Amino acid sequence: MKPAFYLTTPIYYVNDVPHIGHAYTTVAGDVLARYKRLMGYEVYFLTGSDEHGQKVEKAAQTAGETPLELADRVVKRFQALWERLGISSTDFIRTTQERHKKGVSHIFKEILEKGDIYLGEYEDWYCTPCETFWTETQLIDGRCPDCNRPVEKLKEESYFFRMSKYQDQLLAHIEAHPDFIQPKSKRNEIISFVKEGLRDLSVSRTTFTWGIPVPGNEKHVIYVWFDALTNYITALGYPDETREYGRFWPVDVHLIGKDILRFHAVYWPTFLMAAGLPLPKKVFAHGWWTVEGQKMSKSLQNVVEPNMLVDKYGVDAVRYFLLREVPFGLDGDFSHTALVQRINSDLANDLGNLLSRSTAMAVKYFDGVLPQPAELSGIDLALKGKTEAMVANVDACLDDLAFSKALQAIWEVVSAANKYIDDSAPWTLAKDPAQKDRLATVMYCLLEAQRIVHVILSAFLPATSEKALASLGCGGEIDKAGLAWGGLRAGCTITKAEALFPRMEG
RNA sequence: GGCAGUGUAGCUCAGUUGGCUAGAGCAAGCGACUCAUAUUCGCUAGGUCCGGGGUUCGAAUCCCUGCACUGCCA
Repeated sequence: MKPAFYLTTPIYYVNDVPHIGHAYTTVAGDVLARYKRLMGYEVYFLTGSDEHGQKVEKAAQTAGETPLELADRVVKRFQALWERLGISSTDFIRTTQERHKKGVSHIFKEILEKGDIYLGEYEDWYCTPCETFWTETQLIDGRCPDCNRPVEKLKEESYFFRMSKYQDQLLAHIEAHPDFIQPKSKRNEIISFVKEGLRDLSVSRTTFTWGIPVPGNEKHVIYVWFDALTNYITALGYPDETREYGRFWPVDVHLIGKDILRFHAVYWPTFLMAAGLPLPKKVFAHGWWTVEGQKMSKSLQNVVEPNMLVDKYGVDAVRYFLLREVPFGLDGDFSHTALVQRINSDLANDLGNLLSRSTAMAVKYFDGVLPQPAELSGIDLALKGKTEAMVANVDACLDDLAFSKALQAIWEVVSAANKYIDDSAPWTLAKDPAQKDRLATVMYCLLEAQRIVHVILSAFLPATSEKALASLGCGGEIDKAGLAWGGLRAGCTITKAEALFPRMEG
């Protein structure tokens, strides 16, 4: 039986307009999912939408429709984008689905009966114009810290989750599992946050109704994070003992943005502890994108719209840029010039031109019929060795979610292949009939190295790899065995590749 | 204010437990080739490794201190 691999993106707030940040997490997840499938895993790749809460309720009211009608309408923006970006998710969960509501009610009830959720009173200061609650300590001179207007004290009945009870247990878990929270800098932040002490958490609201009702007390709606986080198990069928749940939980990795780390590294694990369920193996918080050096914000009107990027540059170029430009876990800057730079330098000049010049020679010197290689010489073996080392290296990098490093490792082979051409000078060999065997060997090694490069690149650049492999005469299904040297068969047809990535005006 | 981290070539960054002339990619300059999307290959960088002090035979790498920036918390 295949080994299992489960990974998730956050469920995105349905009312948000999809931007580069959403695309980033999801593309990263897709690369990992495709790579694990290539390596022979049965992959469950979950994404979805968070559809409850006051904002959706209000937006629907404004638009004159029901919250569900609104959600049905706008969720398509995400689904359509994932389609365009080639996202190979296996499931898309919506928090308004029956399977989800059922699971959330169940886990809430379970923790309630255990006594770790209790009814209490929530007392805070409310700024009506800002529609925001503030704690006593957040106030500045007794006024709203945002707008400096007076605030009023609001008391509200609320259910609380006994998070304080799990402080030590959580801390022990984090310390016993160094890779549980990544990257390390974020792990440190969470450790110090937990050490400062966990307070019980309000997990219900009575100020709006668009949500999942608290079991046995319909005045209350379950708080957004309790609702949303639970999607990671309800999608698998929890609380039923489904095949998926048994096979895929606990999750291998939750991919998230750094802004929601606390919810995933503190709230969610303690919810699971209370419910007696296993904890995620890894939570990885990636960085944020600035745009042309500036923070992305609606007011600056510099929000990068992924569909526009795909229109302008193509899917694979966007996927490549997102994962290559910045180490996963750090913040990065998006700019059109940087993207064009990557396209021209890495994709067009290095990768695309390599395939172009190689296949052109195969056609020119051997009529496009791949010749049988003779015995490999020193430089051939060096290229083969580098290619094989790259495959192992990429695997190690992706284990650490080091997408950028993985791509760099692949590009080392691309560079080595370009250099190999110059060193072996096939055009000189072609002039001497006595060198026919040598030329055949060079062509074989050159194309074989690229075949392997494109097999592994199929996780990152699916459309590009498909084209490249087709011109190498080995289209169709690919698997782990395709990463071994020697997959190209003599006699197969090589066709001159079209430019994989046209150069762009900068 | 508390805690954590960062500060290395024009830009983005690597630099294991301190040790040969401090590295890579991109950009820039020069040269070579011609199979290729004028693409590729080779060569070229004299950068106070933030400042100051200290430990050491020897520090970008350890300690102290100052400055700047970032993140988390309050």
